[in-house]
Amino acid sequence: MATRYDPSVIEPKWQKIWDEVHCFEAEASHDKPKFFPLIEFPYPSGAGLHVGHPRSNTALDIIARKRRMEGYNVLYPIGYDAFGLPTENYAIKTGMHPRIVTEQNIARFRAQLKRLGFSFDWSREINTTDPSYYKWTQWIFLKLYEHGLAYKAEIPINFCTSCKVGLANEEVVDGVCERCGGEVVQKVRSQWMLKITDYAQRLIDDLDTVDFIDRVKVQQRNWIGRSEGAEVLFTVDGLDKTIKVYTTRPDTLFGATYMVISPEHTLIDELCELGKLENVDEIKAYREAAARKSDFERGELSKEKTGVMLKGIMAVNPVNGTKIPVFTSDYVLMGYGTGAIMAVPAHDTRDYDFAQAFNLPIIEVVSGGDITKEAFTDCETGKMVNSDFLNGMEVNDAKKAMIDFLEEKGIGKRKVNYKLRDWVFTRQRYWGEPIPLVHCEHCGWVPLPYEQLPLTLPEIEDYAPSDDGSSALARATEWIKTTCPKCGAPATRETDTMPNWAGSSWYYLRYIDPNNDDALADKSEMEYWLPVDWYNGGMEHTTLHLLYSRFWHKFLYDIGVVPTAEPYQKRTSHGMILGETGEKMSKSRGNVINPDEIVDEMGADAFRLYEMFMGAFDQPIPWSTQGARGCKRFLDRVWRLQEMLSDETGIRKELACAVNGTIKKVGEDYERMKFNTAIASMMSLVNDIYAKGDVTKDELTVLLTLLSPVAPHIAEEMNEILGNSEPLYKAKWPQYDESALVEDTVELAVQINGKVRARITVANGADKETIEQTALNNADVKALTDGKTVRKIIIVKNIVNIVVA
RNA sequence: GCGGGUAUGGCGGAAUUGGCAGACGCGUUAGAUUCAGGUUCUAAUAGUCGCAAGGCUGUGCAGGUUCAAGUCCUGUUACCCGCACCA
Repeated sequence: MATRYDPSVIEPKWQKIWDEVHCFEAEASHDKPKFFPLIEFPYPSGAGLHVGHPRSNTALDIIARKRRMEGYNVLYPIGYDAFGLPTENYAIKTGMHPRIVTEQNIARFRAQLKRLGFSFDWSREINTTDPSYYKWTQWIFLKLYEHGLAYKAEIPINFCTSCKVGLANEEVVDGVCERCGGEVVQKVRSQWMLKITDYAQRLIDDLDTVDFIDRVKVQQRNWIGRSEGAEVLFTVDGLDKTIKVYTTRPDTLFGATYMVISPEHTLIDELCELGKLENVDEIKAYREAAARKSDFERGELSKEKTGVMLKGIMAVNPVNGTKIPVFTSDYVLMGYGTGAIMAVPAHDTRDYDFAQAFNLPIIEVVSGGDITKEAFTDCETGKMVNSDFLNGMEVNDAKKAMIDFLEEKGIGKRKVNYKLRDWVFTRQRYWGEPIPLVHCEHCGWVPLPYEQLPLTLPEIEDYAPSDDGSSALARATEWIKTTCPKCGAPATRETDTMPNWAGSSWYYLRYIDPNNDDALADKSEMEYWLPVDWYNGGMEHTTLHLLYSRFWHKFLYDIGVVPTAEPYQKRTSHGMILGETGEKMSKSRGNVINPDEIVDEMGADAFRLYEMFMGAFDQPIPWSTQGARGCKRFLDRVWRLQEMLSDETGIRKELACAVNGTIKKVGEDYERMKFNTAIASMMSLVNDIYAKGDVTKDELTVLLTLLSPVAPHIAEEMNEILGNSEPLYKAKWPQYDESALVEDTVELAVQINGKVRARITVANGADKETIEQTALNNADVKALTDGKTVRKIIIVKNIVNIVVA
């Protein structure tokens, strides 16, 4: 009677229906409770969708579909994060306009995503490269500029010699460019910077107000890298100069036996000018050598400490007046703290190594270790020694006492430091948002008036950056020439563009009101929809993207644009899908699975089902096409349930426990993202039905409803064939009957001294006495307890443990 | 080095507060159905001893707590991810 299960027919059929009836679009009305799930919008690369995208998308599609059935107004949006290097590089190679490349890639992604049947609200699709979108990216940048959070700085940047582009620290991996693997060198360039450091403390504190999985919070905190300590002023002996250091160990100040300043430290220049240095040539040579090294190389050489003494000067330890030498060494970084340290070799491993190499004194000020062997860095067990008024104190008390002392004397103060650095916000690239500022000889940097946004990219022929490292825009002479919005004099435009992180830092806001031309989103809409209720994405974006977008959101909150302090209420992460042999999927390994091929072979439903069934959602997991076929087989089994329809109706007693138990299990497991066990329980129910031999329409409808968030097409089709009046996209999520979960009788395992020896069946709710007697009268139990003393009988759950001796 | 994670059959993985280890699926084996099978159905499938009934051993490793430990405690090993001279 029933036709064969053919996903290639029913999947396009239902996708068309869903499109036509607009059933997955968010409702304009604010009457219902809202639910706003979010997945990281894809970068539309030329390679097309990979199997990682559907993992995240399906997971939240399941939640979104379930929420709709539970009566929520759901906004599950999709868009494309389309500015950036891969597209531009492809455009340079082929001569195609990056816009065309982007359009083609988006068309491919859209088609692939639609084939998988996600319940996105396609009416709100966004694209970061659309001028009507980046108008608001530029608007936010101007607001940041207006509030002093965007500034230009001459700073050494990481420069990829291959991409010819400045990279943020986070884009340099293992000393090479994250994208192309090219060599990265230091280059000084004038860059736009965003003062994310102003928000460091709030970015830490507000993690307490959101529901992010722990490891994400930990990573955010580590990245921000807060430390508490003190700033201490050392003087240069005989000169009116000071060296400010930052230390987390002010307690060890009496143990400082030398100082080290970074090779880039300005004190070197000042001392040169004063003619105080006896070995200027040596120092300058060292400085130049350090400049040639990248941060990575400086880190690589961590074993061997190098440096040069600043001959001719001595520093003075402010707490005891001791004169100590000053060195410059590249193990002290200009970018952290003050670029200068007091060295306490007895209690810092790096200082210890350096002191050993340069034969410098090592003075113990915290007892408890053996400083002839290694630095003693433990703060918990040691006691202060050789430290005047600190002697005998615990380390942590000594820290406080020393800071109080420094503040009292005016030679230092309490200080909190962060590893987080300001965000390098410019790229010397064509395919990014133009920075809407002009440079005027008279007025300096002047922002474009808001009404002139968007500042669109000019049409040019060649998108490659120039060899000097400036963007292709630097050659768009007509576009560059403009007039100063302030004084009307001739002025030039900024030719750098924004980094890829810009558009993705606020995209969730645009989904709320994607076509608004007067604001990035309407206020009352934001009040209804914000914050994002559930954000899922990869672990690779849990530091940078998440931090950047939280920063922007907080800024927008501060200036009254958004109504919440945090953008995302809940953040989860899916594990990466690895190749069949457990290695990372990559083009070079040739182990990439193309979703299209899987859908061609077994359909979108089986593909979705497998991606959710393959293993724990948050763990990395190898792909198995064979495993996917198993999921297709399960759907075949579900399809054939149509041939087993019974004339009876309702949920029959024999299946009541299984059916209601599955409703409970599936509902709970979806919420906890335990998709694998939810699906396992549905498989079990199907096995139960097969064992029974028939199924009622009502029983099958429950199963289809539970299955529909994962495998929506087959569920809808079978629901229709069953003759149910409403399609599943209008259905209610089933409720379970608690009383049906209780069986009449229960089987108990009887243990003797903790080992299972027998099984007994008793009436559900039987009293202790009855259970004990039943157990003791069991033949197997009797045989084993005969002649022994029963010490104790413990009855817990489904276990009876008889302790005998 | 620091931070985080993981360890269970041939494989992916299950296992509320400690309570029957191996659910569910893959693979494999046997049988049935089929002209055929990359179909379907039935059965078996941790190891080991045994003809069998049944016994013993088993959750990286070594101890411990408990009537009872994959789960808790102490120590230890391996692998994965992130950060890395952050003073």
